[in-house]
Amino acid sequence: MEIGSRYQPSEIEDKWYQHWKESGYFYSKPDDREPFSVVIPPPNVTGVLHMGHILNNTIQDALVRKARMEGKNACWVPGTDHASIATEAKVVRWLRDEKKLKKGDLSREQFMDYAWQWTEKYGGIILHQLEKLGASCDWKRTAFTMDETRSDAVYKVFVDLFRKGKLYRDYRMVNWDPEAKTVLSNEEVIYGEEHSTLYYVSYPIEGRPGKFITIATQRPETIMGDTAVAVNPNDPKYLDLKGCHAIIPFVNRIVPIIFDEYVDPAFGTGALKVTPAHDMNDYELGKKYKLEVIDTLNEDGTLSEAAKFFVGIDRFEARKQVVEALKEMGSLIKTEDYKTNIGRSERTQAVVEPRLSLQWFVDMKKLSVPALKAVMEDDILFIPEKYKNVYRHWMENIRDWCISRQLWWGHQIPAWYLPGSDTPYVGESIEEALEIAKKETGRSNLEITDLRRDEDVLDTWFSSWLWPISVFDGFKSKEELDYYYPTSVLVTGWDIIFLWVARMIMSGYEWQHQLPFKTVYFTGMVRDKQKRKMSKSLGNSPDCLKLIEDYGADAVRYGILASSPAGGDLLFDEKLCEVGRNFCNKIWNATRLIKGWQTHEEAVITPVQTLAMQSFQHKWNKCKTGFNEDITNFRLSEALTTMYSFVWDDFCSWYLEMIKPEQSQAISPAVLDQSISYFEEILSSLHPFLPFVTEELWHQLKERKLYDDCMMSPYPGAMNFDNEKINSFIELQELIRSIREVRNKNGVGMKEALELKIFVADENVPLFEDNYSHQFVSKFGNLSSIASVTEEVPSSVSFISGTTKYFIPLDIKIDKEAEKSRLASELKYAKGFIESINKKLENERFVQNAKPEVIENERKKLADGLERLQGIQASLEAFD
RNA sequence: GGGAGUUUAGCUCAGCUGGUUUAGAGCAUCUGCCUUACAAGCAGAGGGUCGGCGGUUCGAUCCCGUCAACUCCCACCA
Repeated sequence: MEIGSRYQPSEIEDKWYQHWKESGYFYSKPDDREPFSVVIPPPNVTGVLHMGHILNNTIQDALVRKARMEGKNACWVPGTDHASIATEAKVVRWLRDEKKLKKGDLSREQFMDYAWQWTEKYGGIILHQLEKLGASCDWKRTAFTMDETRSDAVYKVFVDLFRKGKLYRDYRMVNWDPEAKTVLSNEEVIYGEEHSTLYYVSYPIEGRPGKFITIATQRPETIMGDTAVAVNPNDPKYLDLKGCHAIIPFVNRIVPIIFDEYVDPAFGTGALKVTPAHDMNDYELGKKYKLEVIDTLNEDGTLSEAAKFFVGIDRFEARKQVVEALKEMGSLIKTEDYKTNIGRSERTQAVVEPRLSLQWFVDMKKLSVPALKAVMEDDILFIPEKYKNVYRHWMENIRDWCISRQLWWGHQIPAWYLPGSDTPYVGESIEEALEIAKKETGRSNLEITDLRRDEDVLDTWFSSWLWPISVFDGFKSKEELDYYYPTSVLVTGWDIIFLWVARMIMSGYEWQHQLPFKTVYFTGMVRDKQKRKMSKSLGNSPDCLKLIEDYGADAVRYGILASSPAGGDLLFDEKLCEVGRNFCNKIWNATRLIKGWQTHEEAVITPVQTLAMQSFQHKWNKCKTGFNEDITNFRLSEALTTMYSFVWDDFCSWYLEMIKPEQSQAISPAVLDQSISYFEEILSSLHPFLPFVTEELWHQLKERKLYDDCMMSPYPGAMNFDNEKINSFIELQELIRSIREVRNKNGVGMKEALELKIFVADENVPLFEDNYSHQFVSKFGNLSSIASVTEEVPSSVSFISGTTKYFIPLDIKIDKEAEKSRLASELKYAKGFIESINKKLENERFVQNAKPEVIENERKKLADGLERLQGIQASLEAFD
């Protein structure tokens, strides 16, 4: 088949993906091979592919493909996450816009029907997008956190925790999202510095007309909920107020002035209003002094009846109005600009309210013990290691996990109550709960209809934390779990280390008594060139599908892999996709070159071809050894870069150029076969990174039987090599480079086909070792003769390569001054070099303490340096 | 307030736990080439006191201390 000079990814990608799928390569079931299992970090069912997904799925795919090629039983389980808050919000919007329905007008069952409809219609798009990227997932295993198997696991685990006493329901100060109207866990609140105003408000003192105490607050709209004013007992300003009461504006509530060390006398006025219902710290103070808790906010963030004033007005509007009113009353003393950290909901961006409410919590203390140990003792390897610290800090200060959410989309909590009671009866089914209720209450006549189910659903992460177990149906059957669990490696962003990673480790030990994965590879966050996090709102996230369309999936994979090692943030630049595309094109054209060669049995093997094959073997073995080690150590960008330069420079620029037959000449079949088998190995080694182009070229390169695919070819492993051979070849390359530089500098391009003579001041160089080297340098330097000399050659340009001096007589005027100053600077360098080594060698302590091979090497460096120095000096003298 | 990280060429980063010619790559720049695989290319070149200072060491980009700048995480003083 004729192929063009440009690689066209769009023409081949779908073809190969389909082929792989049909071949069944992606599918896995337990057998006697070594397993290599990974789970996908489940993207939101609402999600579309973004750069973060591309990053971590490319890494996973590369690891999985390599394992598969190494003969392991590779199993990559894909799936999606139901993402309760995000999805519910989308469904609500969809109902409003498309169906003209409000959530409030629907029953729970109706709403869930619609939500499933939505999920089936729009959900899981992201999984199809992953196919475009080439992800070799076992699609038959596709899981969803709300499918039957995963839901069963969730209920089982909830019941189990409850029975073990590790789950409880209680009133707590929680983070409330007034927009989603649900509680959030601490990890779902994102703090950021924001501008705010500090209002100074004076409260009258009861029974002492004209006497006031001024407090500072950011949140005047909560004044109606104040039940005390607090000052520091050591603050001289307020000593006279001991035993006094203050009067709260608007509501005229008379509240105590309490004296507590907690108050910082230096902040604001040193006096603090205490609102136990709307501030974590105030709540603690309230408990200590038995203050009344007056909740003045509704669940949607408007002021409640309890506030008595501004009822029904949104908290931020109420703030403005309260401030206006205070001003009119003359109670607003002053305002100050103020910077503070404000917590916002991760999903809705709404400012989070501290709120007292009845919720379900997991007692995390005990769960964290084995999970912390596993990571600190490297049973689970964190890459990069620095996240061990982050993890330890969180684990050691772990707080209970609030798992209930006031939403409908999710797993409804399997707890039931009797009328007028808050005592939960927990079971995997209502029947089970009923039996428990009967037993505990002693009321054997209870009916199912007496039970009322908990309205709330569970935090999405309560299903995600079971993922490595539940994707193998591990809570029901051990068959697959025993084989695939623990999984081999988890690749994910560090931003969900607490939300997901830590909790998976805890659940792994709780239910499997074992780690869920052996290694965690944390990727960085993908940022744009200006270091901004990529986000929809900034519009700085490239359209991933368009990127794949424009450059090809392999190029995008290359671009994202090449841009950063693990852990740190990576600045994504589309330019790197271009580099990747060019690389694909390079190997594409290398294939065209090889395919164009005609073989002939009689064709001679040239000395240069022999040298090429001999030296290449060692260089390739060294390269393989290097990148295999890199991949094993998760240095993927390093591995890819190593391969990139090897393929481009060593293979294309040197090897193929050396093998390439002269114009219209045939090539020996032995040479061609050898070259093709090198190329095949190169394609195999690149396959995990660039699956599509390698598969296509694998088939371009020669006729193949069905299922003889690059994807299933053995992965080239580490091999022995002879460094001496490699180095002597490099010396020849250096010499050629120097000759070309001379040509370039003196305007004697290669193009003129001008053959040059070269004289060598030393016969003991690789150049004279054998005919191969001689021919090689001749050909690549375009030389007519090579001869040795013992004296300076007049009218020539000289240079030193290695430690040997070379002369090239040139038929042009040589700029003597320029040449002299060039030599002078070389002289200076050589002298400095020698001096630095001399300093070491003259130092007795160095000679005594350094390793013998280090000293040996320094001696060689010195000898080489001196030889070069001599050459330079001779040239300089020749000028005089 | 507690903790972590970063600082190497114009840009983005390697340098894998101290010695491999007084530092490497890609991109960008410069020079010369449309040479029959590839201009998405070929052949070359220039460019760095390895953030500052001090210490350990025979020897420091690498280890320790300190200062500076930036980044992030945790906690949440109204």
